[in-house]
Amino acid sequence: MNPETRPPRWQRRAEARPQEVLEAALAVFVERGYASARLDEVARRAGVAKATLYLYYANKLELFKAVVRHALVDNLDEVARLQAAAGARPGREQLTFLLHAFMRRVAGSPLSGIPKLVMAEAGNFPELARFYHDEVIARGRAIICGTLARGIAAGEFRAVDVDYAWRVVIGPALLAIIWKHSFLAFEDRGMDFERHLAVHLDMLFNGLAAPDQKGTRDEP
Amino acid sequence: MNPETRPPRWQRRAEARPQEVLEAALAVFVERGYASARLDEVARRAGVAKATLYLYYANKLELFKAVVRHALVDNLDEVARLQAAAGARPGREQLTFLLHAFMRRVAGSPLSGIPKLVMAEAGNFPELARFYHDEVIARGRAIICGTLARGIAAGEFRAVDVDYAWRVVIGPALLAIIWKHSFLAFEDRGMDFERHLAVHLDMLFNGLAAPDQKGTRDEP
Amino acid sequence: MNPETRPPRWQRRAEARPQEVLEAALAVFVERGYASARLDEVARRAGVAKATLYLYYANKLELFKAVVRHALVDNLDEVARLQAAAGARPGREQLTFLLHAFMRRVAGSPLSGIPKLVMAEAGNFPELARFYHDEVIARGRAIICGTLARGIAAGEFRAVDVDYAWRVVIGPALLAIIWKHSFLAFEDRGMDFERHLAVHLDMLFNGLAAPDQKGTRDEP
Amino acid sequence: MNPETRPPRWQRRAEARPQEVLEAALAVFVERGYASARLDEVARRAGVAKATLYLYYANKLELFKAVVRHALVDNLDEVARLQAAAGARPGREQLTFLLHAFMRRVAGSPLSGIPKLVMAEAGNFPELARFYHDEVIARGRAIICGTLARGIAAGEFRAVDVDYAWRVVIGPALLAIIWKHSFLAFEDRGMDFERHLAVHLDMLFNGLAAPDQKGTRDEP
DNA sequence: TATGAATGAGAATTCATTCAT
DNA sequence: AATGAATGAATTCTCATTCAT
Repeated sequence: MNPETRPPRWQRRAEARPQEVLEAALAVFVERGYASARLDEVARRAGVAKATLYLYYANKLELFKAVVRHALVDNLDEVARLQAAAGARPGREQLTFLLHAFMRRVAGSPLSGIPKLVMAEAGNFPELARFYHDEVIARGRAIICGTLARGIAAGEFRAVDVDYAWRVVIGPALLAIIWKHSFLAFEDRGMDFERHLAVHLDMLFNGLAAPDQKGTRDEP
Repeated sequence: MNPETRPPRWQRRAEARPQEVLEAALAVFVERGYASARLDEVARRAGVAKATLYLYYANKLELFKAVVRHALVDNLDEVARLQAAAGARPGREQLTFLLHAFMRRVAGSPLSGIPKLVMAEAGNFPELARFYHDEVIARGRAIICGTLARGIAAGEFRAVDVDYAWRVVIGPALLAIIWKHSFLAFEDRGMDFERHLAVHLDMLFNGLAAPDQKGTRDEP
Repeated sequence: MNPETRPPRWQRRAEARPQEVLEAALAVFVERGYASARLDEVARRAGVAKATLYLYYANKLELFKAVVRHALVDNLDEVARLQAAAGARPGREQLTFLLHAFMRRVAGSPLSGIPKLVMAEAGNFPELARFYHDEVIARGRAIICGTLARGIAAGEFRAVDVDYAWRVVIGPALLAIIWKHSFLAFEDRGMDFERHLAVHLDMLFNGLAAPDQKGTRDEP
Repeated sequence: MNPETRPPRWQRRAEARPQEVLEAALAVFVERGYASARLDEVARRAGVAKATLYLYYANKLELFKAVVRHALVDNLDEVARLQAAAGARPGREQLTFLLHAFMRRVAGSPLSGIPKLVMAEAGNFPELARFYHDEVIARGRAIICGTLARGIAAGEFRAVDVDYAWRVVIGPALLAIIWKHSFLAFEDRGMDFERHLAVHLDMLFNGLAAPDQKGTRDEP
């Protein structure tokens, strides 16, 4: 009866809403995949009614695109930051720095949802995949390849085939992202990102072979 | 009128059916993703009625499990058996054998869709993810870890932390699968799986660091 | 900053608003029908916010009623004008005049929307239909019947059954209204209202039968 | 518990179903209008589940088209066939036959709801209106125009402008349909379709003008 | 008075699953 | 064993209506 006791049914939050919706949607899309993501749940997590989503995004696909676009910006920013930071260091130190940064700022943050999402949905959304490939992957690749090339030039690294080596370098780090979003919950012992990175770096630089085994090449 | 002259509308092929269904289902699941895969289409491709699927598999999830089991578990077991039978020397030879087998039998075949698929749908179907984790990942992990452990015991490999090293070993190979299904179409120069594996193995065993740089650890 | 220099975002036009809303609503109801008419569109065409409609009309149904009531007045006025003008003329000239006036002032004007709307929605709104029947149709019918009766009395018209003939007289003219609002857009050659009326009048007075065929009655 | 006491959840009625659905749908569409018609109710009246409708018709619009096609196109074809088979003399006899058939088979049957319905929804569903125009109106028009043309050629009819005369011919018959669905309930004396048709035919052939008035043309 | 923002109550449509044959 | 037919339980999207400003 007393209107004071009844909380308002909703608040006007026109500026904040779209942002909140995007964040909720990112989480749901990452967890569920595009097809299985329920707009009901997006709305619930964003704290709005389902119909409210349609005030800002025309339909599920548009919402999805907006999520990716928005999150891509963050990924791009991160890449740019890595690029700048990578600048002037020599090969090994620089590569260590890059992988550290990637693990901490991408794999270990909500940003990791985007690579996972794009990888998962690339087959269904080629346009999205192309954009991600051209804008994010190409830049990341350039950074890694540049670092490798400089390291080789400086005599720090062996003369590997850079065009393929870059995927070997980033592979275990991307696997960490996939693990985080897919299977971590089922691991008995969890997974320590720091430890994973340490082992990765050690093996990356020093190889698996015992010292006296080095030099036995696998290629003719 | 005469039932003898009229060919039967369907053949009894109880033995062949499940196999055909599994193949159709694999294709559809890989193309569409689990959630978007239509049993209608699986049935159509298998050349049976939708209801017939239920004679062999209790529901969609069970069908998916059967697909995975058929496609990967059997393969993994086979790989383990082959590896044992090959009489390869522990360590480098075994690991090379293993990764070759993986790249040829999984990454380079239609089966490669399965890991990508599971990764994409894991958040949505924990039961599915758990099944995959327990049945496929656990076995693959056991095989790799065993190989690593034997290599270390034999003095061929350095004493890395096997519990983490196994992901570093398989990471680049899994990345090849992801690339194949997500971004390969957008690469200018394509991607040669053989070359990828060669570089991977070289780096895996010998490390990136130039020989005179070895021993410089990244961790204190 | 100075509120004086900033023009108000909206004008207070309390008197004009309802009128504008009614006109917009009429157009939308005629185009879409009651059920499919969107209040969003009514508001847009009226240049107000959707919520503003509720300041004047309690809900969609009340708005609809108001539209019809308001537009009926114009229809009634028109009928009254026809009635007065029809006054003293003999049958044929008078009927020609009436149909001319109807085609020009109703069929050929926005007023035509109301008959179309009422015909379309009569089944769903019996109250509306009754009102229209009693107030508009009954008067129009009286005018036509009176004209026919006078024409017969004057020996200009044959002694047709006036109670049925009036619908035959007005039928083609109403069909023109229906055509205008329903199918005209799909006619290759369009439809010339003047020509339609001319043919109508010719056939109405002179009949279709060739002169030497006249007298062959269709009724025993 | 006793399976005998539990009635089967449904029957297989593959041949009868579509027909039953069409009849239920016709009734609902006519009563409610296209937009307000609920597929729920169509299903309920047809005695099937809502999803069953989609076994036979892809969506609401297709169901509606099927209703119209079934209800009218078949009838028109029948009319045309009857007309041809009747071996009536060109001109008056044929046209009389035609209008009789229309009044009996369309205006006097549940089919009469369709023209009224299409007219009401034409603005909202241009595709629907175009379909109706092309499939129904065009055929009806062709039949009438052909009959008129043959009558003129045979010297039974005056040389009217057939492109406009056809609407004058059918106008009063269509008005009967509209009356039936809109205002008949409010007429004191009801409306006798037979009488309406008789007066219509009489006026159509012989005109309203008294015999000695004939020849006074309304057009220069 | 006017409105942008928000929502609840549906509606059409889809699809894994089940039934009767 | 096999299937065509049927359905119930979602899920996306719409829109008249209401609220807070």
